[in-house]
Amino acid sequence: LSAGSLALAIPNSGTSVALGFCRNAEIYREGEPAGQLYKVISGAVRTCRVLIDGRRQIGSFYLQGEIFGLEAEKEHSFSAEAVVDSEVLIIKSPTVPCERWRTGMPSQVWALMGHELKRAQDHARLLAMTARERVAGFLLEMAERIQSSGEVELPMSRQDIADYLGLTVETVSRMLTQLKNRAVIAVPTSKRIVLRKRAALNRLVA
Amino acid sequence: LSAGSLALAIPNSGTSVALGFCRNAEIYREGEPAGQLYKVISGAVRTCRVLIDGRRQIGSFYLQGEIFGLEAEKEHSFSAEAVVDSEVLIIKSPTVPCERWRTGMPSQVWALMGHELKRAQDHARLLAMTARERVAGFLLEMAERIQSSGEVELPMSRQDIADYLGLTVETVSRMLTQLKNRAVIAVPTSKRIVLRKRAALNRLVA
DNA sequence: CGACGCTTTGACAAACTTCAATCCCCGTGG
DNA sequence: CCACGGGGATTGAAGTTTGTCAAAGCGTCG
Repeated sequence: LSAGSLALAIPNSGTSVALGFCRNAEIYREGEPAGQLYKVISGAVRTCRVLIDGRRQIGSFYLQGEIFGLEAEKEHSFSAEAVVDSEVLIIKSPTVPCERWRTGMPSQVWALMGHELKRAQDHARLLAMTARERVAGFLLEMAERIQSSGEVELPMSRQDIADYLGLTVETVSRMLTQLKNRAVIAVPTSKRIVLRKRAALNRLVA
Repeated sequence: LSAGSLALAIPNSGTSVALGFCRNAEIYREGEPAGQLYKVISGAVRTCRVLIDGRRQIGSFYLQGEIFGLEAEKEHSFSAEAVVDSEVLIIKSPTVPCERWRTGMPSQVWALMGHELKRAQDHARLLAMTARERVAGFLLEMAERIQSSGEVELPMSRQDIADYLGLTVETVSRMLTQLKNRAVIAVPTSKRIVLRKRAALNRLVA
């Protein structure tokens, strides 16, 4: 069920290579032909695009163990970049989408597609809320993915979070401060967030 | 490639029934077990969920010829309702997801899943923009789906549009008025929109 | 120590929502 | 045929939220 479990089977059906990317390095670019899958071995990855006027949108974050790079179309619809220094396993699998759309799909890839769909829907749900709710939802999302019992280590910058949530850095910062002042979270260091009252967070995004 | 073309093949692999739903009637409810596909014969359908505080979110609209009801999970993550009096073809296909996740998937269903993913991603993209841009993007999206040369007949109310765009009815109305005053669109009747300067609209969402 | 990058805070401007009133379209009944 | 009524759509004024711009704080690394 978790994205991590998918990875076990897929690499065996093709060849795969591990590569290192340092912070902000580009893994692939929007518009390039798709056809491989990527697994985060360590670090974190973001998928993003920049609009003509310079605004940047982040489609999703991928943490350790998660798989990215699966596309609905033949070309990448986002660029992928390392959020911090990262190791990425590149899965050159003959079972990857574009090559075999017409011949049936292994169940893992189908499940992965389902994950991506759910991710995008949840993202849209977040973006329809207020700033406070978006930030709360983001923290819960990260906590759930890390399987964390109340503490999250965020690999990404405030700017990354802002671009993911469709807000400005300042607003993200202010909302975190608000939640901190209400004792809903604690922020020992800027990238480490302690979820003090998960119920209050859940209430915000319900 | 268009959702419409998918429908030709799928019904043949199972049984199907056409049903009529009048305006606002529920076709299925969030949380119910999924496992069928639905095709809009006439009218229009919206998928939505309501939050605890009463706010409503619309996931997507489905117009004539489009297929909905495909889910990433075993239960419907949205409710589906008729936007206006509609006819819907219910496709009870043995090839539908939940039943055969593990045995491979026909290419049409894969393509459909890809469409849903793209839809959700585009929706998220819209929701990250300003009100003016969201409304412009919405109009372009509808025009593209109808294959219209510059004129759109919107089946849904302003409230529906607002809930889709994460705005209030008033803001949607004001943005339409703005676009009208700038001669970017014309609004002969409240549900009929003429796209006068498509370039200006495209510039807004670029 | 000092410089640089990221984060936070403050003050103000712009965008969006809220609440209330009015308008408009359309169907219904007199 | 026209008056009436009702739901949706628009508009206005005021309030709240979020963005913008500028400055200050904090941490890290040379």
